Amino acid sequence: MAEREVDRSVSQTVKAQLALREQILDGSLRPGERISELQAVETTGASRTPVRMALVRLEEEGLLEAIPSGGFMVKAFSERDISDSIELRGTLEGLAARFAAERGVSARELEPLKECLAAIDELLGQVPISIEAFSSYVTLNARFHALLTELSRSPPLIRQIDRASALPFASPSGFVMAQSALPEAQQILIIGQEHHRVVIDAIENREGARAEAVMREHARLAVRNLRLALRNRTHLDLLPALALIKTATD
Amino acid sequence: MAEREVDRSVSQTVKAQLALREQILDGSLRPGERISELQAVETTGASRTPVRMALVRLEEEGLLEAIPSGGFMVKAFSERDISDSIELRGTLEGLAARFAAERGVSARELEPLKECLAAIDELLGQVPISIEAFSSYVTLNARFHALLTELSRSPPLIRQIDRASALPFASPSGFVMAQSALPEAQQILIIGQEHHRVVIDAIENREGARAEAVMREHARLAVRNLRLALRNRTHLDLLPALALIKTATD
DNA sequence: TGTATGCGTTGTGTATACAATAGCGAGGGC
DNA sequence: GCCCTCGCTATTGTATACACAACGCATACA
Repeated sequence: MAEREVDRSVSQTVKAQLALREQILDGSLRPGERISELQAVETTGASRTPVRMALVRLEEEGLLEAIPSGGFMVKAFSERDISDSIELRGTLEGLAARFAAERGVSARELEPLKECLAAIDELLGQVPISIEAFSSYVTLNARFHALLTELSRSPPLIRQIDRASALPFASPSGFVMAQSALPEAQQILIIGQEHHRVVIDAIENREGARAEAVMREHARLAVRNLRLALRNRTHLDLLPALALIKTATD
Repeated sequence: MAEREVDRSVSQTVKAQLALREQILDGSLRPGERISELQAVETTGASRTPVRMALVRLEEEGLLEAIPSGGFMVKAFSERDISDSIELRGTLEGLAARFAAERGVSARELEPLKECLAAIDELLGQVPISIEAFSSYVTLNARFHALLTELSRSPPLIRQIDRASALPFASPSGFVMAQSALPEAQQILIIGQEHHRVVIDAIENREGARAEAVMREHARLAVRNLRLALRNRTHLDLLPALALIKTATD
């Protein structure tokens, strides 16, 4: 094992996990395909033990599925799986928003959320929105959702939301990507931003039910738009991990 | 490795996982305690590789926590963590009930649920309820919740609910155990059964919102009762994995 | 020609050896 | 007397060897 380049800065397990996830998400490994440990060892540069650990973690994350006779395969998702995952995430975020509202949040904690809001407002002011601005939007939106989740101050809930976001199409970025595929994309982003504004307002005024409702509506909007986008498959290459969608009737 | 008794019927990994989970839940390993691989190797009878796999899985399950410098420790939960986990589970089950109601369920699919219902009715008819009957109740209740979850026909949601139930105090049995610690236990079980009846009725009549609401109320009831039970710590030894609760002010 | 059986190959499950790191204790210097 | 540093030990991270099981192919027999 002389010539193998070993990067000691990160653990082999983490390195293998990242490499494999990337391979899955970029479509190098097709859904349903069996993932061979030896092959993974070659492509990741780690040895079998860390590769196996990475495979177990990716299974728990939901990207892989255990094969009864042994080994793992890339999981395949139906369109319904994806919309359910988005709605699921929305429901959890709704609960997070309600917790935040009911338990109370200081002005200081809300500040970064408001900064996000303002930054997004500025981006959305541009008509039409530039590619760079859109990219910034994706980042800011993810940040907003993460901060909102944190506001719940509930480690079990935060953990569960993180898990629900592991599936790329169910992550906040996935929301946006799906919506961006539609012609009326900018209008949709503006409505989403309105939701963001309402949830902050509801939390500030300690209106738990309203905070929860708006987050759920936020997700339902994303589901509706994803359905539309999947009908007329335009620009869907923007949607990460589209490769994971079972080409249903194929 | 001649004298080590090896059971080939189940994998060493699974065996180690079960053994370690039991050790954690029965309190042999205290919350916050570092769990040594070598020690686990001795107590489980498996070797280090399967033990490590089991540790990773238990971490993903939420029973263990990774230590930054390496290794794992038993996770500790606050009272709030526990009530949040129960509410979280109730929210997910509410979503499952709504999915079932909105998507429609055949009479044939509802039948096992109704059988559960009837069996529980019979048990609760006894006043006061016997220990054996209570034990049957726990099983039947768990079955009811599992069947209800299945009705959603949503693999991502089912998966998430299963994960949320991995924490023993957040499982349906945990609900019941917590409630049983109170003097008015039987009355509480009867109210819970009423919830079960309502959710079935709502699903049959395709009333999604009502089905969801009653499951959430079901969980909120459990949370309230858990709080009460923790106040007057009577019979709490019935609550599995109570050992995981951080003895907050200790 | 079709089917069944046996052998070979491939790949996972398990065990263990080796390497590296972190934590702790002891000793010496300031 | 206290603190800093060096080294040892214990424990984890990684690599690899070995064993067993499953799948496929080929061959032989019906």
